[in-house]
Amino acid sequence: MTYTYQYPRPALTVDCVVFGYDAEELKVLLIQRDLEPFAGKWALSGGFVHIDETLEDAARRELQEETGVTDLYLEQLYTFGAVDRDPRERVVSVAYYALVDLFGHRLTAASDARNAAWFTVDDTPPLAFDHEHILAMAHQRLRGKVRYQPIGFELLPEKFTLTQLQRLYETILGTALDKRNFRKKILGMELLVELDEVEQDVAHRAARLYQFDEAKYRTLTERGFNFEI
Amino acid sequence: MTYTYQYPRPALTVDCVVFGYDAEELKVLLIQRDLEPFAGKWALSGGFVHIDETLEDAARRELQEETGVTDLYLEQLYTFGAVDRDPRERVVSVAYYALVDLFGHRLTAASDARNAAWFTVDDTPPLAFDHEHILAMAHQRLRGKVRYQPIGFELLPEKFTLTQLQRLYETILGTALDKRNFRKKILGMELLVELDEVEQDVAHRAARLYQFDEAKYRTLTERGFNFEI
DNA sequence: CCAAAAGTGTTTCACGTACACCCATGC
DNA sequence: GCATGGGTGTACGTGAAACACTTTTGG
Repeated sequence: MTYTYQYPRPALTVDCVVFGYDAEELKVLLIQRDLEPFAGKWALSGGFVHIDETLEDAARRELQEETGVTDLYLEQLYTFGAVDRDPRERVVSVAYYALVDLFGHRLTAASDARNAAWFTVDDTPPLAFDHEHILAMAHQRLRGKVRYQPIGFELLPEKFTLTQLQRLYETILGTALDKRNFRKKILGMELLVELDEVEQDVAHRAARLYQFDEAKYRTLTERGFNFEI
Repeated sequence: MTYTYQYPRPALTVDCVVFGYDAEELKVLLIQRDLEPFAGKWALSGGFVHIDETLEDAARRELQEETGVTDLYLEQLYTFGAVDRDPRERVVSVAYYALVDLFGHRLTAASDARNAAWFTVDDTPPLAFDHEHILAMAHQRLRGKVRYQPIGFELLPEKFTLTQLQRLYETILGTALDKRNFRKKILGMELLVELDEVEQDVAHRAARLYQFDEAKYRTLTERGFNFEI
């Protein structure tokens, strides 16, 4: 079965930059290609858009197929259309970026089979196609967006300590933050619910656990509240 | 001549939201369609992406062909991929938005021939396809971006008065701004060069003209400066 | 008791905001 | 001379930033 058109059409793909956070570093999920072009090279997860699925559906399907991850934060990043970005033929790619909690989703297991691995964001191997460019743009977008949208929580477990949250912001923003000021600010927004639980199995005083209050955030947003770190 | 592929491919188009500012209102350039589907309806400027041109090239070419405008600020907005957004077949569209100085470019003349017209942004006729959705998103992006990127100047003539600039911001942001505070802030950034010229042909004291210093902005940006209104 | 991280307030300074009058020009 | 918009300074309050010690817990 073939499909014929009056004018040539670019192929359309989605590529996905999956970010994870492992309590120390920001990681990105890469997949080692087994097919040409760029066989053996590392690349972002991605694939062709089916004719009867939306772009976001395509991104989620590819992520599911290649890495086993479902149910994550996903947002469109940019569409890359350089004429020669794929050596075979014209391919336009809609890039997405995703945020996952590395503790919750046990990806590495499901991933090893498909030859996927997590890399520190600013220490990746050379990537196929223009994927280094896409990754750089996704990283920049994350740095920018994390300051005025509460998306950082997507990278943490549901229950987290304030120190974990602070380290996450310090890692993404690349700056040190003052502990007292950070707590004052984040607690002042009243978007975290203080749980009656503390960390387990730590060799020092256990920290209190908190949870992000999604519903309250939506309510406040409707009333003109703006999240900002 | 036809083109055949192993799998069905969506058609790929670009659509462009062109904003202009006429000293009172924010305008958007629309084109009345002469072909089905939606013949007679107003729509954004747009068309198919050629196989050998980038997405931005396609957007500029369509703008040139349909409206005669060249040399404008153009930025990718979002890619729209709903399966049924075009009733004929699957069409994925990469949307751009553009900013033009309505005084400088005499568009209306070149446009009338192609049945194009400027509409007040929040008083447009019903639009074809999902173009109202695209327009809404572009408008929102403009409102957001104008506060932390000096793109407002793209909507004004090269030489402008501070009152013109303030009115522009008031129009886009939808809020009244204090004259003294606005001037203090904008002049404090030292991004405007004060010219030895004043407005002409006004029935009152003529205001001084200023010019945006693009080069200085780039220098400051590299040193970590952040524009903000 | 020691190591390690949790948790907690106050002072200072910069910046945003509110606010009203005189000036220059054209008609 | 009058109507119209141009241009200017100060006082106040809020919020960001700097900064260090005590407490809790496990080993």
